[in-house]
Amino acid sequence: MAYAEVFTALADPTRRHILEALRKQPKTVGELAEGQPVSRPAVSQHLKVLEGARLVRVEPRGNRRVYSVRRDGLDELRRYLERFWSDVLNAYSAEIARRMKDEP
Amino acid sequence: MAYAEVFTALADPTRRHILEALRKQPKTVGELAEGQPVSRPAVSQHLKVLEGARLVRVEPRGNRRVYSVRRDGLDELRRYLERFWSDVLNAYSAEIARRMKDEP
DNA sequence: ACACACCGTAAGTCATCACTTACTGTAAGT
DNA sequence: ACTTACAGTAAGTGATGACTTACGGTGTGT
Repeated sequence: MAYAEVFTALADPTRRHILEALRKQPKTVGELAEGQPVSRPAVSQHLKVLEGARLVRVEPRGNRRVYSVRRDGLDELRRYLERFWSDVLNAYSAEIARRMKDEP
Repeated sequence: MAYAEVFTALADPTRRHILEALRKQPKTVGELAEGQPVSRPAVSQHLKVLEGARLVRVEPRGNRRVYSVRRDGLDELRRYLERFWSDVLNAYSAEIARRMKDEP
């Protein structure tokens, strides 16, 4: 159930903003905090959640810590959505078939 | 920014369970509440959120209210994910191209 | 060695939210 | 008409979570 953490992570607007800031290129915590209306520690805490959801990865580079987007979390989420949606469609077509059988 | 409400809606486990219960076929509020570990009013409140996120629709059928899955919310979310992901890929390939130019 | 910069963690606060019980409204059955 | 069933709303409560300031720890440069 890894998708649960992904949903939780992406439910917060600030975390989405941080993730969107990483879309273009990797950034340090300081750089990320600069673009956000919250304090640097807050950004650190959000990054921890995003990392737990496998949406970002860290690479210590000397003094700094460089964060970048990671694919795994989004893939997890996409798989969940596709599974869910195919279930919906299957149930739908099964319902249609049942009705056509009842009223030909 | 309709996807924001979708993320918020799907962040809660109980709401996901309710939505998954609707996957197979439409159900009334009472039927939904029976399958959940929370009270019926709680389910009603969750359904309100899901409806606001365009993930479910209601159809009053006499005394009952029949809820069913609606496509719009999930589509919104999928569009957001694809847009985000294509941005990531574009940035990535641009980075590759830049490096190949610097070090042929 | 010392000062400074970067960043994670601790502790506390305030708002939000998921849940409960109680109540109200409306349709169905007798 | 009266009762019963279904479901949304109100109000209150407890927990979670997003934020702040303060602090500590590690690496850089002089």
